[in-house]
Amino acid sequence: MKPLFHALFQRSRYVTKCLNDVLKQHQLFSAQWTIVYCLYQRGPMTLTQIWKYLNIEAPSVTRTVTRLEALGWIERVDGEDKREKIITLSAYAEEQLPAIIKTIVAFEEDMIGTLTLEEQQQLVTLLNKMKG
Amino acid sequence: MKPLFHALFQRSRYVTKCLNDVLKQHQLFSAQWTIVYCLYQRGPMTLTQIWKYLNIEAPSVTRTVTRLEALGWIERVDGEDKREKIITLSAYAEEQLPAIIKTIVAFEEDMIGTLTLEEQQQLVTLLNKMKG
DNA sequence: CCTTTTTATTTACCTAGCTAAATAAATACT
DNA sequence: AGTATTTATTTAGCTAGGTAAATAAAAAGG
Repeated sequence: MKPLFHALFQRSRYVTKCLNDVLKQHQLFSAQWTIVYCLYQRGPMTLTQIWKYLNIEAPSVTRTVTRLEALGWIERVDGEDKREKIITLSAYAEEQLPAIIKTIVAFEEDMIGTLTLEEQQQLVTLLNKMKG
Repeated sequence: MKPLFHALFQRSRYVTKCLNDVLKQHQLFSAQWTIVYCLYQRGPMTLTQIWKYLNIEAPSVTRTVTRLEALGWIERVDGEDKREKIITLSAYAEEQLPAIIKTIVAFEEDMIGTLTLEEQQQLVTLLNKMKG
């Protein structure tokens, strides 16, 4: 196993671990936050739009959305096409969001470590240069 | 959420997905392979040595090792210190390994895409420059 | 020597990916 | 119009990461 893959997996695990840690104060888990933020940025979306955008399989999104609904962060509304459900942020979510974003910004600052802006861009470029 | 983190998570998910796909022909999952390869490179190890080396929490390793044992890839032996269990590859594993390594080498070649050797090293360097 | 503390492993339970298959509504075909 | 196919979502069940707490053996301290 090349060091590259080891480093990639390890880094990803470590970052989600830390992310979960800071999100604890807002009673959120990383995957839940990803969806909440997605809805915040792009407005109401169907489940399919979410999983295609986030590049996660549909059943994973269904489960997390179900939890977010139970916790009062989002609402499911039937679409005009009655197959699809439109998912929207709740008033509660909108209210909490500024504080959470503040937490996330600080977290990212911290996590980026000593990487310069240029290096960050380079890292993204290199990651995207892999196959897929 | 900065693009960097999005790219990191997505890439990590994608690579494990593909890895699981190619490992299917050897009846292995990615996490199982990680442990088998670790034992192949470093010889028999205790559970603690494994999780400290791989930077994964002990219970995760315990579970995967239990599965590997059930599937006949490894064996658990009591250590001199009777708290610790020493984990060794089975004859079956040793026999299968060359073919699997061949698969993995091809997989990595493919996955690296158009990254030059220098870029690969740079990628590792940048990943390790993040906090932690 | 006996009690306390540390250390190695495991158990129980949570979130979070995945695939395969079920369901239900919309669309296409004849 | 009636059947077949596609599409959106969900359900069931797998691997795999995590934490918190239980267990059992070893080491340390009085």
